[in-house]
Order: sequence, then structure tokens, then C-alpha cells
Amino acid sequence: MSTLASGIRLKDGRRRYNTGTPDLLLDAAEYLFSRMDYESTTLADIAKQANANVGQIVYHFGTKEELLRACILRRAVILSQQRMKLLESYQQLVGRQGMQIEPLIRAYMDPFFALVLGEDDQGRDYARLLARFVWRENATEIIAEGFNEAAMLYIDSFRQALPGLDEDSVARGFQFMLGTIYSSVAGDKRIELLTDGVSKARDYQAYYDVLVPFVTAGFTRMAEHKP
Amino acid sequence: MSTLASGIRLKDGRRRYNTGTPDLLLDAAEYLFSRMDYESTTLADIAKQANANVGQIVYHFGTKEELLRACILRRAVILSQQRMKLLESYQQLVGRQGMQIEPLIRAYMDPFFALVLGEDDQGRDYARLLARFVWRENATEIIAEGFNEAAMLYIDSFRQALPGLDEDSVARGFQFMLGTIYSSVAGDKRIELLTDGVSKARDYQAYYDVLVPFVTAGFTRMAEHKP
DNA sequence: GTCTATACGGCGATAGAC
DNA sequence: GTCTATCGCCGTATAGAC
Repeated sequence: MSTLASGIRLKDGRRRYNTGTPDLLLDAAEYLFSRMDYESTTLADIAKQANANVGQIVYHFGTKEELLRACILRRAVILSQQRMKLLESYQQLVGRQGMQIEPLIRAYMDPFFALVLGEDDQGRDYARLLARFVWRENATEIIAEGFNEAAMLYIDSFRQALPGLDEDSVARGFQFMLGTIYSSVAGDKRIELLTDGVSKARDYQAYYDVLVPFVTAGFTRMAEHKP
Repeated sequence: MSTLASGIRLKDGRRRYNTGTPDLLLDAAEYLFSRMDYESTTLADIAKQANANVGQIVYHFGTKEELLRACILRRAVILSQQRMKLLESYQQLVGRQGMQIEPLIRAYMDPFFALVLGEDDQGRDYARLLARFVWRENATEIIAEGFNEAAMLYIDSFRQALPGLDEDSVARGFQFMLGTIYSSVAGDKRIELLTDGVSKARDYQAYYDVLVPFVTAGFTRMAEHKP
């Protein structure tokens, strides 16, 4: 169906977009879904944004829901590959017995925050879209398809790094971690209201800086309390 | 408009439901919104569930979005009152200088988990609806109206319990806490796929048991790392 | 103040022409 | 592979009955 994320980064830094209709439609959908709600974005909006026709969307993706699914999975594949590559590198560096929890947490988060903190607005769009998508009913199947392989490898590694912590607790901690990650980018401007403007909602670097110690400590404490 | 959550608990344990049309419609909406998506629930579905007419919904609430808003705020008021009452009790018990972070975290979480773990299915419905609602675009205003007063009191108390932690970090940690709480009930059956069925998605007690130490440790570590 | 009946407009989806 | 015409459903607005 579609090929790559949103074009291939060339040596000179410029981007080479896939000019095929499906990828152009996915670019438009990604852009609009992240700025509006999925529901309030119409197929006509997407078609117009892509200089295309509603019929073309239906032809290439079938339904609006399938378009969203393709939109999520397009970058999910890349994210998961990056996570698995980082995990493999770390394992080869310190050995399977030598893994610690904090580097593992960083390895899992970093590809996502590379999108969030990067200069590419489209990457940020996707991150925000994903963060709001994961909590939807019926998202589980798509998320599982795109992310579970890497997630299960990490959960296994977390257990290695935290001996004495049962599988159930690690999995719940993992879900807490996901909750914190996504709340960083999905949680609109509420934090600005709560702090009278002291905290900036779009200061994602500030989230990342406190997120790693927060989650690391959470897992560590869980391991101590479960003998 | 509407009066109370979903009836008043009587001394003998039975419930006295408000028989007014608005509350009956809200009950139906709460039930359906939590089991389907907001979008895939139609006004006709809600009207049928409440033995009412679509016109009645429009008359009492105006729009579907306003119905959702009323649905969220109905119990939000109660939740926030409980949280503020618990906070006040704790403050009077140990004094403003003597507050510790873990009891504060429990005080904030407990009213929500009372709904999640209680015998009332409607309470659980609401908790799940809320957990998925908060991440929606444009939810911020409604959430702020229902929850910010209590949240700001708790953030202030968190700062008292964690001296040396700046307001920005406390607010971000607070958002992480919200992320973990909501991920406990919003995160469908993915955890079962990730653990090959070892962890049960609906075992909310298991979430609560590890959630408190997880978040407590997170805040504590943040305070240590920010001198 | 409540409720009912009806009509309108927008959207996603389908079928079929080109 | 692309586009157009059309259908059916849903949220909303309005007018009027009780």
C-alpha cells in the first residue's frame, strides 16, 4: 500500500516525498487528524488538503477508519524498528545479565521523543495523534499490530533488569510508563491553567527531563516492594 | 439542570434515583458512551435506552456535545468534593507542614478508585468514560471546570510535601500521575496480549496496588534530583 | 415548561462510468 | 486507477401540540 513514513531523508537534509497518491493522502490525514479530532475531520477536508478527491481515499483505503489505521501503522513500523535496534545494541553492549532499568526506559522512549522534539512538524503531528489514539475503544488491535512485538521484548528486558518483580507488575508498570509518555504530548494546555502559565504545554523537553527519573524510580520502587 | 450523580444513596443501602428526564438521559448516555465510543453512539440509541425521544435530548441539552459535557460534570463535582474533603481532613490531622506525599497521592486517587472498584457498575462506566474523555481535543475546558479547583489545591500540597521541587516539575509529575491513573482503566485488553493472558485488564485492584508506590517513588525521585 | 413530528444539511459509503 | 452520482444515516433546527 504505502511505502515509507513521509518520504526519505536525503544526504543533504532535504526530504524526498513519495509522490504516490496513498502517501499524499496519508500525509494530509496525519496533518488534519492531529490538528482536529478524527471525527471532526471530514474526508472532503483530507481530499482537499491532498489535492485529491474523496473517491480516491475510498479507493485506496476503503473506509475512513482504515485510513486512520494506515496512518497509525505507517510510522509505527519505523518506531518499533528503532526501539528494537536500540534494545539490541544495548544488550550487545552490556550483556543480557547486565541490563539496567534506566537505559532500557530511555531506549524505549527516545524514538518517540525524537519525533516529539525533532524539527519535523509532521513527526510531532504523528506523536500527538498517536497519543490521543491509543486510548480509543477498538484501538487495541491496531496498536498491538504496530507496537506489541517491540513492547514484549522490552517487558522481557525490564524483567531481566528488575529480578524479583513478577510479570504482572512489570506489565502494569509498563502501561503506567505509556500513560506518562502519552500524557506528555496529549495533555493539551491544562497544565498551563493549573500553574497559571508557569508551565508551558508545548515544552516537551521539560516533560522528557522529568519523565525518565519519574518512571525509573517507579519501577525501582515496585521491585523493592515486591520481594 | 440535573441534580445528583445517579440518585442518592439511602441509609438502607438502596438507591433513590432521580426520576427526572435529564438524569434518566444522562444515565443512558453514561452507560452507552462508556461501552461504545462517543462517536458511534447515536442520539437515537440514547433515547431508546432511556425510553425517551431524540427531541427530549435536544430540548434538555441542546447538542450531543453538551450532553457529554453534562455527563462528565455530573460526577466530576462529587469526585472533586470528595478529594477536597479528604485533603482537608489530612491537613487538619498532620498540619500543613507535616504532610507527606504518599497520603496525598492516596487521597487524590481514592475517590476515583472507589468508583472503579465499587459494586456500582455505573460508577465504573463513568470512570472508564472519563479516562478516555480527558485526552480528547477540546476536553480541557470541561475538565478544568470540573476538576481544576481540587487539582490546584493538591498541587499546592504536593509542593508543601516536597520542598525543593519547583512548581513546574510538580505540575508535570501531577500530569504523569493522571496519565497512570487513567491508563489503568482506559487501557483495554492490551495488557492481556502483552502478557499472554497473565495480567487481567479488569483487575483494577492490581493496578491500584502498584500505582501508589509507583507514583510515590516518581515524585520522591524528582524531588531528590532537583536541588 | 415538556414533548412530538417533521424537515434540512452534512457526512461516509456504495455503485458504476470513464 | 480515477472520478461522479447517489443513497442512507445522523445531528440539528423548527413549529406546534399538550
